[in-house]
Amino acid sequence: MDSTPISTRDRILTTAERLFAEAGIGATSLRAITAAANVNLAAVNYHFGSKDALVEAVYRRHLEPLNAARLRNLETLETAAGGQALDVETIVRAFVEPLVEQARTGASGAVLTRLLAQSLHEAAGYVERFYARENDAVLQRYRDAMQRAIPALSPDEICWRLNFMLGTLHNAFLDAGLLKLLAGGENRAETSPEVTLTQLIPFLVAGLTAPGQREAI
Amino acid sequence: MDSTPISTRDRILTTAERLFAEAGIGATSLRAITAAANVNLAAVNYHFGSKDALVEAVYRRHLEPLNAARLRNLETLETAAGGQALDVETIVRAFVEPLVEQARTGASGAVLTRLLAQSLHEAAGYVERFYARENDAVLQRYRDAMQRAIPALSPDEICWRLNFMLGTLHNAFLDAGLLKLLAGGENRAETSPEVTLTQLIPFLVAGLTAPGQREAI
DNA sequence: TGTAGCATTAAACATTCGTTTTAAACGGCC
DNA sequence: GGCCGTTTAAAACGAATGTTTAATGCTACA
Repeated sequence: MDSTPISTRDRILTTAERLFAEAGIGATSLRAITAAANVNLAAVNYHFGSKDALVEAVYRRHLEPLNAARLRNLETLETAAGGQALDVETIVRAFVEPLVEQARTGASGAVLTRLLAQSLHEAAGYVERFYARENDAVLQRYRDAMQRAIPALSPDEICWRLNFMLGTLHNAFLDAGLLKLLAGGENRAETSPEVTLTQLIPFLVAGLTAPGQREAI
Repeated sequence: MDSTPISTRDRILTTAERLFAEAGIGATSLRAITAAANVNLAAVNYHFGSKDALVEAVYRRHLEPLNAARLRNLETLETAAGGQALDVETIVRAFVEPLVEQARTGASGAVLTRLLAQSLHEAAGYVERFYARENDAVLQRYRDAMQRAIPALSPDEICWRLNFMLGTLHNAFLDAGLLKLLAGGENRAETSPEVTLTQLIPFLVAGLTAPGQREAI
């Protein structure tokens, strides 16, 4: 159907990101990728050079627009607010929604959320190695915005809570298994990214705005 | 010094849990374990049967007392309360503190927290396979306690928030790298389990007690 | 003292991994 | 049409993995 048939390189990328998201990076062999993509084994090393470079390419393809969207959201909001501090929920949404958005519109379905969830763990080494700067810049922008939104908290506390938020966020989209375990076999509502987001936002906002150490409650 | 020298089996267990916590299960080979433990390679398969069985033994040794402590804490509190619903913070502390406690008193240092953090990811398959029942029972007890503590939330919302709590909790003890990233190179306070706990409790309690869907705020 | 049973050792096993090599097929351009 | 850079194909390489085997050491008990 495509006028330009999907290139070997793109087929590798798309297949790799799916398998990485499903089984993890270490557990996904180049042979599994190339077999699923109907591509020769050597094509990976030809097009990317190594497995590490393939991992980098996979993450770059997703992290780049994600970080861009997060930064753009924040800047748009801050410009509109004109110097005034943003709402905590607004900041959280600006950070989280690109994740859900890309998961919904992207051709790869909900792959990104699962892929990103692993970026805190197995892929932490990769992401940190060749993507620290961009991630760093975005996180610090959000950190500053959050500091202005909750001036009562110390800078240290802001960092802690953003750290907690990241953990909550990525885990929330990672595993549906825990939810079933918690429900104890009873029928469960759906666990789509949209529903998860609806449940997640109040939790995060409340956690972020909790009283700090120095405050007399 | 020890009257009874540490057995080969225990040396394998202790060394394996340390390496698993440091580098992950998949990235830790039996040869690395046996070399670090000054033990023959075949001893692992002799004493445990397989690497999977070793992983199971490592997790069992920690999950068993952890689950037991969590259950004991909750039952003690509920008995003392005499039918009255517990405080949310009390429930959270009953759940989290055994983690910190064992990390402080255990001979293996802070290994458990990092080990447990991986139980949601790489080790999820292992833990789920041979430890679903015990974990399940404990989680459902806490779910019920939390439902009584926050009756305004629907059962579904309780499950979601406990799920979020677990994600936050395990990630909080997993990586110190993100905190440095967030701080942006500035000097950071310590990230000991105790400090983490101090920062974590208010975040979790506030998130758990956030208004639900049905409530008019 | 001798022997049965458990524990340890060194060596090899079969797979699987990422990577490299060699050759063949394709496609545009002078 | 013939050359050349690009892409694919098949096979092999070396290293590392979990596992097994066969032999040896050791201890306890009769």
